Amino acid sequence: MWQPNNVERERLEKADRLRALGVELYPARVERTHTTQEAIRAYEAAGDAETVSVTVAGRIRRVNLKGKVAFMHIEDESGRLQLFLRINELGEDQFQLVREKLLDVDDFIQASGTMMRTQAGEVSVQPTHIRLLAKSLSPLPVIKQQVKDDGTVVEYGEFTDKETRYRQRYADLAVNRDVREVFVKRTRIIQAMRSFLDREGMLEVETPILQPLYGGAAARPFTTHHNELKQDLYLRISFELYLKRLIVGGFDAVYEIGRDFRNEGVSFKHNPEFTMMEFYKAYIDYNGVADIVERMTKTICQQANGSTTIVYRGHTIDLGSPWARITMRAAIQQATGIDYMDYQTADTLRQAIHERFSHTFKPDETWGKMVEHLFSEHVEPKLIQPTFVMDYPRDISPFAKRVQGDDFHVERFELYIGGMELGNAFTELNDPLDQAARFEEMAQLYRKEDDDATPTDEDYLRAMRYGMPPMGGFGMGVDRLVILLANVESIRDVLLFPHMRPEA
RNA sequence: GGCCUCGUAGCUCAAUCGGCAGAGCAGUUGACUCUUAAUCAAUUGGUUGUGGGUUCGAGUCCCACCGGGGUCACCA
Repeated sequence: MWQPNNVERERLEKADRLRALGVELYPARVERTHTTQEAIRAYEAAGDAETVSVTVAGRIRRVNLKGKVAFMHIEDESGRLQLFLRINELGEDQFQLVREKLLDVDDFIQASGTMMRTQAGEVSVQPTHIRLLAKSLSPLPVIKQQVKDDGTVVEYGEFTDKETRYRQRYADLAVNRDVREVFVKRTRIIQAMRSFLDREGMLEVETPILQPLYGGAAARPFTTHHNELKQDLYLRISFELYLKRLIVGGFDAVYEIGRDFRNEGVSFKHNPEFTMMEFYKAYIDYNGVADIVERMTKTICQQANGSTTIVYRGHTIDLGSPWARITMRAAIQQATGIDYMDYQTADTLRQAIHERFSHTFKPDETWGKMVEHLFSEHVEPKLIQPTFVMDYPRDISPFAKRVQGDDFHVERFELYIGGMELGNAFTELNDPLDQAARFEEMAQLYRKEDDDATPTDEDYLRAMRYGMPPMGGFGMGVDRLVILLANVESIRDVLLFPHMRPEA
């Protein structure tokens, strides 16, 4: 329930006074002819000789009342524009709205008049008519701007409280222009990604978000229920198994950009719902996938940032040069001195890690998870420049094809940039009997952790039995790519409405 | 979920050893017909996240809870 504070009570009173004057507070019609920046360009293009008449609209961001004259800045998405309001041009009645401060900073108004330049040199509108478009009842945080001679803008006053900014993103966006720019960049990144994949000849598809069985990743799902069908359903944790079914169906290459849901912890790089891109392409292996991913990421970066060199958390990262490829085994050996192939059972590896780092695992930890631990602890944070880490332990990769003549590894890579995992790829397992055995193996390994196992998907196995061509596949955390290219701290800074606990 | 840390006016922040809750911005009133962080004068605004406790006295110390941030666990 809204409890108006002092400022809000003032504004409610002003709203009453405006209504008493016959002013409509929330009219439906607007007569805008120019955005603020179009108006400025039209004036500058015309030269001082011509009269340029405009009607502009926007939010009042500054009022400077000087007796019988007033200056206002209004702002629309394109930028700010000054209104030079004079009692002579506006007339007593309209100027009264300004002089009695019935129009507040934060209100939306429209102004009609001719373009001119003030004595101080600022291109402005000199209105003969103004009209309220929407009354603001609650004040936005106050930010004042000083435009320096060199054009840089210094801001005084801040709106920095993270909790309020995330909960009230509308206020954050209205006040903090750089926040708007992050989300424009996010959209550009996704557009660039989509058009790249289209040009590669891949078909964009949509697969179920509500799934009778979840799979394709190791994560706990959100569960829901269809009342009429009396059916439990899961929100998808990945698109993988549906997209590969489509390759069975005869598409050579498909991709999807959409939302995944994982019922896990929240952190600077984890949100319960997040945006994923996955593609699958027949007749290539994971080396072919890596080539596509490298070209794609370079193209996206060039289009979104105008360069393939980025700065992230103080690191200068060069995405333009050819990317490093290293096996997981070599990477771990370099970083820790441990060649895990010297310890081919869970017990021996556990002991080796304990001796070297005195780290203790759960008693039933698998060999692959321990290898993964070594990697994420000792290698991952150091992978600042773009790096493909190739060939992962088999027991943590149930959908990847074995490395020929190697019982321990599968053809899988992950992409690391800025010490952060951005993507995951396989030469996809297409042998239905091997796949069935892997499901069984996963069920054995993870039996104890009730809901963490990858459930056997019989329909997926049926699809594979019809014949699945050799293919490579890839998945990328889109939010993380945006974090990287926008150089922001947290996934919450690239989600318009990040997940928060309930207020109050 | 464990641990650490923060929560004071609409926003950004003060408040000494536990001793009268304050400032700037904005808001209100007044002055000003080319200002631009406008200026000048006066002025309103607080259940200090919530609930307990210790104390003559709590924004400050203790406990619990709520919310944020960080970190570990879980997890890409």
